[in-house]
Amino acid sequence: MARGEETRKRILDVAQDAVLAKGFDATSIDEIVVNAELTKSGFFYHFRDKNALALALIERHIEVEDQLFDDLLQRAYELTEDPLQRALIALKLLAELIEDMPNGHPGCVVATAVYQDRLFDREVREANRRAVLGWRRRFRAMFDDVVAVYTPHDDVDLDQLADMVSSVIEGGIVMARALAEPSVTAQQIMLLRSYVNMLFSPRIKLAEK
Amino acid sequence: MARGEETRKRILDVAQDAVLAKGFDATSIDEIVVNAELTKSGFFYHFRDKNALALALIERHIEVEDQLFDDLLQRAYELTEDPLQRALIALKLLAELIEDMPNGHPGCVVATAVYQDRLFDREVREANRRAVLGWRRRFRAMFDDVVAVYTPHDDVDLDQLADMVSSVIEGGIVMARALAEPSVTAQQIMLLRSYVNMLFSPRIKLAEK
DNA sequence: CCAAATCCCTACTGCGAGTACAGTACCATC
DNA sequence: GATGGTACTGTACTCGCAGTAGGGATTTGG
Repeated sequence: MARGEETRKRILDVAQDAVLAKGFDATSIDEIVVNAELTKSGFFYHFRDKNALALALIERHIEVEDQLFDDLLQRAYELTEDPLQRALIALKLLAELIEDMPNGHPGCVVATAVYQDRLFDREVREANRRAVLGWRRRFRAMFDDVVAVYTPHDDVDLDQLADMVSSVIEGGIVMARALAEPSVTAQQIMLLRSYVNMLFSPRIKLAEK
Repeated sequence: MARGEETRKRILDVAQDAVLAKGFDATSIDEIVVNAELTKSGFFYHFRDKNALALALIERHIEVEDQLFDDLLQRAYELTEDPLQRALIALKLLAELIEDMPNGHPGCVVATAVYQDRLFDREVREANRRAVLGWRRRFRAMFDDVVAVYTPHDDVDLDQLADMVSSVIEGGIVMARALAEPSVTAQQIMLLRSYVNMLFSPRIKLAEK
């Protein structure tokens, strides 16, 4: 790794720790440069402004998260051949993953950006949008596989269902933080799993109302 | 209304408009006092600091939102006697309510506070927590009525299910903003409605897998 | 009429983002 | 071994915003 590349990474690492612990606003550049052991000028050499730092953090975070999702789906695929079971396993794994995070999920960066519109510019919002669309695509594919074999018992749009995974995660994070009960997020995911199960699991027929 | 009371309300009104439009951080006190037609000293006479303003805004917002939920549940109760139908109608009304909001839900204040921990102190977080617990209690009561008549087809915790309403709303708002697709929130609520329906609607029995 | 309550006015501190710009250390290339 | 690019350091600013300090004015209720 080139010298500059290394410093840039050091800045991002230091910044990420601080941001996850205290929020983006609360993290000052002065503080970052102290911990990253360089000067303010050095910081601005690498990042045009705080926006550029946010963008880099988000992009890096999205990459990591995408990899995480991929691994998770990959594992679910290895564990069974049944597409519904794969989906259910994936959701279970997801819940466990989030459950295991020490003080709850560190707070999805996407949501952080969403709720601080002023701070971030078009580029950041675009990166955000792409990330969410990526999740949609991923989970949509998972559900596509399911409907190829199982008939849903309700007329749901698969894109919307795929979005529900992200939606429940994001909402679960907000709830967990608001309630100061870290386990809430995983619980909510398990409820979504219950829905998916109920939606696709075969049964004889509905009773008349 | 006393004179001071009136000024205080004027400040809150002006601040609320600005905050919903641009976010809390982006709204400066200088700007508020100009639009509210008073001086900085006048502002600080009414609010100790910006935190106190946030607290007042949140408390007022929670009151309005609680009233909204009450009205909504009240209407659902008037429309039918069946507790499941009441729940389904309530969720449908909720989706419509959010759908009708011009540029999507103005962004739930609770979530805003959650994602800017630095800014807000213990009091604000406590108010937040109380609000969320209030929603839980409300929707929990709704589902309690349902299980008194209908047997759920999956072993779900009713508090968690009640939380799912809030969770899906909050997550839906995040998704709507991230995707710049305001309709997403209402769609997600309708998916939750589909789950509730599927969870409680009577049917003959599940087929064996 | 008097004393709170409700402001106004001016001036100031302190912090953080960002700018300007000159100078430096190191490394590769010709 | 001179040249030039990359990656910084150091100093010294500006500007916007939160919050403070303190005196003065006005309005209102008892």
